[in-house]
Amino acid sequence: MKERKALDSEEDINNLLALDNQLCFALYAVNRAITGRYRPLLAELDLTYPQYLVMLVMWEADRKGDSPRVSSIGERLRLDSGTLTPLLRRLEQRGLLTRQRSSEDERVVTVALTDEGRAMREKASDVPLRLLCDLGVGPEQAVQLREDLRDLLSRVEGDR
Amino acid sequence: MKERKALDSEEDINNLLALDNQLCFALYAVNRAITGRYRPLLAELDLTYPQYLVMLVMWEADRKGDSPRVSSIGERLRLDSGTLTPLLRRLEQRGLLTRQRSSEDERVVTVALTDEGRAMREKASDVPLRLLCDLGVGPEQAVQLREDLRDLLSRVEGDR
DNA sequence: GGATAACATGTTGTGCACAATATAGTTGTT
DNA sequence: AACAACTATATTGTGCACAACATGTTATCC
Repeated sequence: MKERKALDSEEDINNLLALDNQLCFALYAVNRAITGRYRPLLAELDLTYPQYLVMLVMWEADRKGDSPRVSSIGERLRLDSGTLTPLLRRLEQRGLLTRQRSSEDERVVTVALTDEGRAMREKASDVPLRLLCDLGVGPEQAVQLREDLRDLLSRVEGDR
Repeated sequence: MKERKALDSEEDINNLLALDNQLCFALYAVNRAITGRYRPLLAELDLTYPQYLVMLVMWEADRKGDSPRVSSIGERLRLDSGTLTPLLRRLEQRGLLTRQRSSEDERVVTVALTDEGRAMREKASDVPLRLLCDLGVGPEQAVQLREDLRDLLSRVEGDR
């Protein structure tokens, strides 16, 4: 038999590494699994999940008559220009939106939907329901989890 | 005033798109926020988060005297060879582990820790606690959320 | 009004994530 | 033995994600 004390602290480390694995890894794995579930639905629109998120922001802004700047989109989605610039460029090349540098402030690039981008909104409107059905998660459970995640997000982002 | 009916269905679509945004987007955003929290801690070990996950699996296997094959690691982390092969190659180049093709079955590549890789475990042992403190999440809350996420994961992965 | 700081976006480089395909080895059937 | 089916890993290509740096712009302080 081994010593009791040394074994315990070893076990503690094992448990911590395992717990940690399961807490943050669960998040990591679920996130990839869910974007995997989106993939076939979004493939019908020829969009990736991050592209879909950008389109959601754009549809929302467009309804208010806004043409958001790149930084606004980044703020909303917590993505930086290194991610957004090439992503927006691809959507622009496909004719879903336009990017235009402001004449007032040359640093600013405003993004606007084209008619084609606006039209895609209808084709995308059934994605959320189809996904929720696909997941087999009840609405109240979904809301609860979303609240927990939002709470966690504010904690994680809170004190920098 | 606009028609009641048309406005309602428009609002429904808006709500769905917004709810969807918030549920799955919350997961997406929290995941990135948390790996961002890991980043400075893991930078001390010169590891990325996926590399850290692989090392966790390796430390766990090593304790049992195992030298897992690439596919076992991938199964555990839900990652495929396109992700793991270059990642493992980088860890091998740094001398943390070895990759060896099995002589019994030449298709199989087994991965084993080096002494250096084994030694890193101690330096990494305080990462989980430091992260939990950093997040400001209580243990019982963490356990609850982990359970919810594991439940969700089994749902999402369940029926393919 | 000229240095300087703060700002908005873009560029470059590294490292995942994953689909599609390739390669090579193994097993089973005839 | 020959061949097909299957398996394990590697390779290639596209698209994020983010850090570090570059470029040009505006504002501010003196």
